[in-house]
Amino acid sequence: MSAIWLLKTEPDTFSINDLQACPGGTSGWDGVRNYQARNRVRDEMNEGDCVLIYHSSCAQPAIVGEACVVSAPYPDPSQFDLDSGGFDNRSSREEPRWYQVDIRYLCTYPQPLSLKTLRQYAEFADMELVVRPRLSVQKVTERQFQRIQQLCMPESASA
DNA sequence: GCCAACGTTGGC
DNA sequence: GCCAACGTTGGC
Repeated sequence: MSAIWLLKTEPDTFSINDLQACPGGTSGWDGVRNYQARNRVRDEMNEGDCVLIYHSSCAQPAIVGEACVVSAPYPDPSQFDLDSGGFDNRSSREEPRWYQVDIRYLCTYPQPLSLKTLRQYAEFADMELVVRPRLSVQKVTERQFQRIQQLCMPESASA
């Protein structure tokens, strides 16, 4: 049973377009530096899981598209790299502190779902994005996922 | 750039 | 282990 995640990124730093432009549309999702988010990546993510990409800290905060997890969790290499900005001197190769997965671009939504619009739907009132907006690795329920797809890809919703 | 929410650090 | 101080996130 694959899970559904929402991953936040600042488009000025790494947008869904940047992900799409990566070789094979695939990139390591590095830079998670929060323990609760880390635990989800390290302990709960699996290859094959679905991913919603969310753009934060930008003009139009929104869910903008989909990706999928294409690796098992593994230590985030940037924690060992002094020049990466993600360096953490408390980490060691033997005891890595931060983990990542590789994700692969799937699609960009024809109609991104802005945070503003999402908040107008009562059915999203208990979504983590609304309740705990700062957590960078969020869980999405199957029901929420299907509704988001309906709203973001209206012409293909007639399944 | 402001500021509320909340995560982390570190002295005790 | 408490909690004050401080740092970060992210919408607005």
